[in-house]
Amino acid sequence: MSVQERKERERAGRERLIVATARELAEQQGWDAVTTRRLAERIEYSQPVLYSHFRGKREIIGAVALQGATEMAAAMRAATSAADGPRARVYALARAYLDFATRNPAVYDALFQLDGGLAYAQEDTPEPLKDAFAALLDCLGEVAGDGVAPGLFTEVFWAALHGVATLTRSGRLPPEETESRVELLVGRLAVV
Amino acid sequence: MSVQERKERERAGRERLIVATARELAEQQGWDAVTTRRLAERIEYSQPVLYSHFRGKREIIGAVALQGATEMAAAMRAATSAADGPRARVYALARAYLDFATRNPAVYDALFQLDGGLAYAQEDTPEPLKDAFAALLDCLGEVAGDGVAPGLFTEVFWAALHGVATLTRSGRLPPEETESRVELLVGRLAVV
DNA sequence: GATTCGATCCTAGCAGTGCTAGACATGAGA
DNA sequence: TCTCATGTCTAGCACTGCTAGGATCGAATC
Repeated sequence: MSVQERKERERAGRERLIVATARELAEQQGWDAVTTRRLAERIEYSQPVLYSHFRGKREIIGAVALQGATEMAAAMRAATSAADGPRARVYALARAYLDFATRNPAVYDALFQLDGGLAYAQEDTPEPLKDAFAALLDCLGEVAGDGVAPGLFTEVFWAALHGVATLTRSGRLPPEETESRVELLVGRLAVV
Repeated sequence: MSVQERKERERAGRERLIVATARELAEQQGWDAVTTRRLAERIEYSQPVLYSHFRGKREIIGAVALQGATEMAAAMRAATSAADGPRARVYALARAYLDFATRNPAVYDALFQLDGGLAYAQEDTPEPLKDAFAALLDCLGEVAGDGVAPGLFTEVFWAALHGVATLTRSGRLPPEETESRVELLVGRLAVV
């Protein structure tokens, strides 16, 4: 059985290599540059090997998205746990969110702009995505205010952050005033 | 000179046809289906004709975006002018915005998601885009509150609407509660 | 140790994409 | 009527995601 186990290990390792390489290439040159040929060349295998791991390019994007969701959730939890009081936590959360989007634009795209074939906001939503939303919810639920469902409040706050992140990165909002926007957003939306 | 004038008229007409056809095709089957071949076939000309009007597909997307910006600005102005009081106007604006995004998803994408080669938030920003932002500003400037720059407030409110619009349409937010989200957004952000 | 045979991988190719060079026709002005 | 510029099309380039089918390699059997 050890032969088969070794093969499975190698296979799993190659799959990680594919995801890591796709992510790296996407961060370096954008998702448009992530073609199956270039990706295959970088991992030093032929194109069809990719298809023995993933159904297609979409699933590769999805795999990067799941990896990113886990990291993003961790980043947000780390940021909020280091802050004192609900308001400070919300600030830390918002900054961590936008910071992650700025530092990992390709991963952010895989998560929230591209089609990675993942289910969102449903029962069969993958655990990493649920956990990332939970990280938002844990912090934002504190400041939803009376009579407002924490889930709904989280969705709205998240949507606002997402809007700021995407419009800024696509050059539709000048990046200089991001800090002021966050202050306005937190100041008005959060109830302390 | 009348011959030349006639030719220019015909040329302008054909350009309108290209833009209208691209928009129609995009609304029917999505922007991925708008290929230069299909577009050329629909307007009953060969592909290179497209390139005598536009530098490439990107510019065609940009042309659709400009057309859409004009319509969107008009829709928002019509909605706000029919409402009484600042708060009612903001509600009407938000609903008109999301309504436009829902009814014209391809145009909305051309405006705010795809790259149409247009300059945003700059001096050389095309007039229709400036006007659409002005339509937002005219309404939202009323409820920015003391000490908050109307421009900044408008950007933040716009970003929130954009987030709700895009996350909902890509299936990342359940569409049922859009109305509650708008109420929360207006209730907390607008100062009356 | 030789031989089968299945898993694994690669070469080559399909139908499609955006875009363009160069041949061709058409019609306005001399 | 002839010339020639303008406008249009055919054909092709280099690329895309994806796949069929042949070659190869190594594990298990005799």
